Amino acid sequence: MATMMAWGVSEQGWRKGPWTPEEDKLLSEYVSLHGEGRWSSVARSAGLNRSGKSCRLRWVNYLRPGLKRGQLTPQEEGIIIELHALWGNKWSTIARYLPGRTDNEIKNYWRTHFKKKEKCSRKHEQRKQQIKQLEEQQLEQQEQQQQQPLEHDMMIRSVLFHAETSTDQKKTTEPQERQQTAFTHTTNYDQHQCLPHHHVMYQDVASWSDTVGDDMLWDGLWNLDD
DNA sequence: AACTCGTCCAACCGCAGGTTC
DNA sequence: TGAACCTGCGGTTGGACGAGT
Repeated sequence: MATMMAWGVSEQGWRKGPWTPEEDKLLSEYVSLHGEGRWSSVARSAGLNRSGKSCRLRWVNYLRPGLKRGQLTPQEEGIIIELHALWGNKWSTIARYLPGRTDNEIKNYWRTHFKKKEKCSRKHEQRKQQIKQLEEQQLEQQEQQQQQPLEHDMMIRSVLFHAETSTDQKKTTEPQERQQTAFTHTTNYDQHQCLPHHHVMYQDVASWSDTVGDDMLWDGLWNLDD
């Protein structure tokens, strides 16, 4: 991949660009012997002509034992969506709740899907325009809608309610407890009958998205971010 | 077959906060 | 106490690759 990239040498003389298998081997051996940390000395002591930062990044994102490779599962996607709604771009924090996944991986995943948001937002704007144009014609209908809120609004409110409650839990619980509640409190929502689909979010986000539509899923979350 | 587009992934950079001396 | 260094985080970049046209 990066073979075509114009990688070279930094001002400090460190090698840059893709890691070779030999470098990986050197780094892995050194860390397994001496442990993580002191990355600057790792770079020197392991015989790697790499910056400490580069060594750390390579270890954390690629060489560290227990890393999962491959696509994120729907469950993991659900957790990411949920935690991002709570904490925003705190990738490292989110990554702690996904064993074997790195912040970089999660960040990359979100970024890929962020583009989806932009598209959805544009669609949403178009919809708003259309709604504006039809506003006068729909006055009577709007009165009806006020009595029976749109499913979309219900969705957003439910997610907001969910986030608020989760945030409260976050304030009062330890990380491990939080992790547990993150998986269990959906049941509470079923009890509240706030969001009939909600448990699906954890089981199969993709299918949920299919059910409610991308716009609905993403628009709701983005509003939450705002 | 060639091109475009979207996604995935690895790696770099700058910054902020922590630690050491 | 403050400067220098280290570490970790979030943002960004850009090549590879597959799917669609």
